Amino acid sequence: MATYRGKRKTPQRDAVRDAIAAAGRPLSAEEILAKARKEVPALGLATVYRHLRYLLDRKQVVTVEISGSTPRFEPAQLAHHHHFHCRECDRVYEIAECPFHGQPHAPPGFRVENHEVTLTGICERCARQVPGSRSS
Amino acid sequence: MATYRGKRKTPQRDAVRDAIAAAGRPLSAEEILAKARKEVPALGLATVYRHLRYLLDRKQVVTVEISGSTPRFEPAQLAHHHHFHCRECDRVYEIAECPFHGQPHAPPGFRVENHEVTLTGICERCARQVPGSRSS
DNA sequence: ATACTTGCAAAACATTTGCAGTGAG
DNA sequence: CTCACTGCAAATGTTTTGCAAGTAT
Repeated sequence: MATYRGKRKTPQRDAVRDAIAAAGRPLSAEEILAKARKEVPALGLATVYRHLRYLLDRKQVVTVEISGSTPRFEPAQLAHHHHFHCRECDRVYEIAECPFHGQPHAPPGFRVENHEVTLTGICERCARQVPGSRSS
Repeated sequence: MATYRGKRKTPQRDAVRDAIAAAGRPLSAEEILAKARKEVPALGLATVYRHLRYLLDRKQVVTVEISGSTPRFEPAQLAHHHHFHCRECDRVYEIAECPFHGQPHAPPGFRVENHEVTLTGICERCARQVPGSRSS
């Protein structure tokens, strides 16, 4: 396979990178495709994934896993933060606070390199609404 | 489709339930299949998924989502704990310690109902091995 | 020109469902 | 006997790869 090497500057690359950077929230692959197609209409989903993998390898983008949904992607250089997942509207929010001060604890011999915290519940927006009413 | 209803006691059901209960760590569907096949060799993966869905619906089992890997399943009635994901062998371990003392912080108006903490790194077992080697 | 990138289609995976045969009650 | 449950294969839905054509340098 002609592996993606990132040696050239192309409109597709910029479109994918910009889509992720411009959104104020983590996007799914399909959402990135939709946004990037405003710049490059012929863009294919495979190309989005290729750039995604490249950006993940270079640690310019990180994956945000959401229970029961497809992965989302966000810029990696954001300040350290965690996520809040609203079970009502399915939105994911950034949470600035980190419960760890220093390295998280693990059993003897385990080397901790990273940590992820996800809070689940009802977001401020949904908390104000009548249960059962519409959302978006 | 003949939906699974849980009305009958079968060896397959016991094998799946026991595999999850006996493992001291969350198992993937394939891991459950492998373990349960020691009891029921002809067991099919589809049946594992059917029982999994049933057990999840009944809240006897919970899903543990891991970034960059397939979901794992563990008994629902375990004491509060978190997880460690080894990036080398892909195993998931239980971590007893919780960084939160009291309710986690969230922006005003947000109602936190649950939280999840996942540490990533190298497990004790893999840390002892030559880098690049494999196990399971 | 060279060889990296792209889009499309097909392949890979993980999970779900259709079906007809099996077996629990 | 019934009909829930099972295994297999086919269907889904998502992500990856092969390839020939397009293009940045």
